[in-house]
Amino acid sequence: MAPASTRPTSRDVARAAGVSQAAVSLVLGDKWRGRVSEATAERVRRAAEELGYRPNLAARNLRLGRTRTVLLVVPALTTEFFAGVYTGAARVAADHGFGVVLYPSPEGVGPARNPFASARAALDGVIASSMAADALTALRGEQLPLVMLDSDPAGSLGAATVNLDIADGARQVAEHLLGLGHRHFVHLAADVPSWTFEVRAGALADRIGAVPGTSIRTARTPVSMDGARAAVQAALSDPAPPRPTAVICDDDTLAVGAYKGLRRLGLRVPEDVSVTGVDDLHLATAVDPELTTVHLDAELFGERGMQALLAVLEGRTPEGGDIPVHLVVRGSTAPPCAS
Amino acid sequence: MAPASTRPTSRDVARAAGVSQAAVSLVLGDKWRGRVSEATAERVRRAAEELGYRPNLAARNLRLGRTRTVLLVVPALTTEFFAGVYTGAARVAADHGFGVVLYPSPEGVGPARNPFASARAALDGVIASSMAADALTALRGEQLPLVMLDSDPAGSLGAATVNLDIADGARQVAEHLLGLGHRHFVHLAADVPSWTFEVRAGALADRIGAVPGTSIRTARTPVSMDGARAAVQAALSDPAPPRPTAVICDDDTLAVGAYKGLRRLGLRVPEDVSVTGVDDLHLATAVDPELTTVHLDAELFGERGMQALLAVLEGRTPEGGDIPVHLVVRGSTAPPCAS
DNA sequence: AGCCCGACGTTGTACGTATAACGTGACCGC
DNA sequence: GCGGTCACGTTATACGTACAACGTCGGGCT
Repeated sequence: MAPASTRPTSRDVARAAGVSQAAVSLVLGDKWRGRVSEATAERVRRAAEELGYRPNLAARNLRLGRTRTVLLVVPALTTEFFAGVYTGAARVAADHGFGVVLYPSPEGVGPARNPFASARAALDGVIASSMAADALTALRGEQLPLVMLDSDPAGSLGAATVNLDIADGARQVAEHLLGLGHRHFVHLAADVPSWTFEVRAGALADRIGAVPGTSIRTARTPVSMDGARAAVQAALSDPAPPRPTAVICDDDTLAVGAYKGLRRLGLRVPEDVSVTGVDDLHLATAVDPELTTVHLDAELFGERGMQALLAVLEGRTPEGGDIPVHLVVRGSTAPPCAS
Repeated sequence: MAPASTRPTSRDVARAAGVSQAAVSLVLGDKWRGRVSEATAERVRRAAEELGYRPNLAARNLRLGRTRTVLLVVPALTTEFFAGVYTGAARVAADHGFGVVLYPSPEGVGPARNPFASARAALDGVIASSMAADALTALRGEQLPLVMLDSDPAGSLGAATVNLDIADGARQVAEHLLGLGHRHFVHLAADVPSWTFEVRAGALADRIGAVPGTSIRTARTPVSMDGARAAVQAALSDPAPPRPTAVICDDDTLAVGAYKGLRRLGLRVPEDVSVTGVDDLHLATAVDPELTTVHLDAELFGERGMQALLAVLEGRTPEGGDIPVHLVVRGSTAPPCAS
């Protein structure tokens, strides 16, 4: 018995099967047709099985000069949304023999750690959410193929982008609420710098501003349920007419915060005030009334991101086109009561 | 100008700085004290900076025979809970110069993919949730240091385990509800085989069974909000006395499903029926009334898991002891009404 | 007989890094 | 003036793999 403290290598397998290391590599790499007899191949496979041989990935990666591993940078993992993005990306990756490593950029203020220090795996490319802003600086300098999620195509300096059709989502929300008869709105806006949020604000302003006699005021809030609650309480208790009858929120979590704020003000949803969100998380159907929200297909988002990266890696041009989104109408929106 | 299509290596840096490759390695590896002059070291650092040199991790891993990378196997990432576990584990890992790679075992029935095919990074060890049952079989055969999360210590065949004190959580729930005056319970139980759920069921039966005149019936449900809704509707519409006044759920998502089921039956929470959950997700404070639930510290769970793995890697014995949990009493529990 | 060719493997090498082992002057003490 | 020590590097090697290039041997063709 050997020390066995270390894992068997292809050379150990070779010795056990009575062949050379190269033969082992050929057989296990499925490149042996016409070069090794079936009998020998079988002997090699048997030996590998018995020794419990696993190829050393570090060595393989070094030899091949590629790792088939990709990094996904997201703002935080605690959100259902980015979990979905990961799932989609990982699925496509697996179909192509790739793996996905995750770098959730640390929440809160703290100094941004280097994603590549954390993801010690050697990488072939990177997919990054534009929301993980602090991690993005670290991406400069790395000369890696890069795909950006939800990022300004003009500002991404050549990196491929995959975007949700955020503007269209905003238009659908505006359309829906205007159609119900609403004229005065609060936009509960996430107070983080992001192209996505700018696009949404712009689209809302455009669509609603096109209708005479409307108003829209913006309430900024930190991205938390409690922050949203407070912001909505503040915005709705402003006595200056006209009183808003609908709160358009930048995501579902904020919308649920809005529920709470409205409840404290003694306002009912949707009778007194309609509320909309964006994301369509599980949360949206957990609350009462269920939330009217823009459904984003997070997994498709991840899939498209990975496909784009694969395209870049293969020297192809990723296909463009924003990912469509659609409004899901539930119980949180209704015509404004005549008051 | 070289082709530049490939990334610079330490040898390129050496050439640029007019030193040997070894010197580069020493300087950048911070092992140069007393071996290289400050001036030369600075020249090397400068050259590395200018060329944008990044060490090839595959080569480093091969050379060092270790990767400082660890795999975290979880049942699914779409849950806030395991996102928290990851965050905690990654934090501790980073503090020790380790990285964490994630393997979310695919949801639903599909054939279990091999986690190690997906996580192509070379690994030093594995942390696995016992809930990712289908992936566990793949762990056998790999001779990797292993830590199991929430797993029967007796059944783990020597692998280290880190567990939440599930039984104590169940006792706290029972205590609380009994104290309020409840005597007849429904246990809304996740219908997946898991040691965790067995422990909880056992603890509930023990604690409640110790009080005379009590009853507890088990309603099994798939792990989904809608499944829970249906199961609760079925269980509570059973006319056979005694009518249960409290629903104890295996997690928060199920509890919210229970809310919906009760609402459809025209029963109010908590006036007619009390409801409790487990996990204390954001969801718990998003619903109305807010949910009384057992708070699990997911991040601490992840941290302890990683610490245990580090201990194993260093040949130490991981410290034992379950992670304490505590009941958070909110609006979903109240004394039963006298009817 | 001489030649070639296919079947079956083997030898050798490179990937990029970390580090053990080995110079090589210069300077110092005696 | 000679051994010794220090400061400053360099040379050489190994990690485990994949694959290009090179045998070797027996048989069939001319």
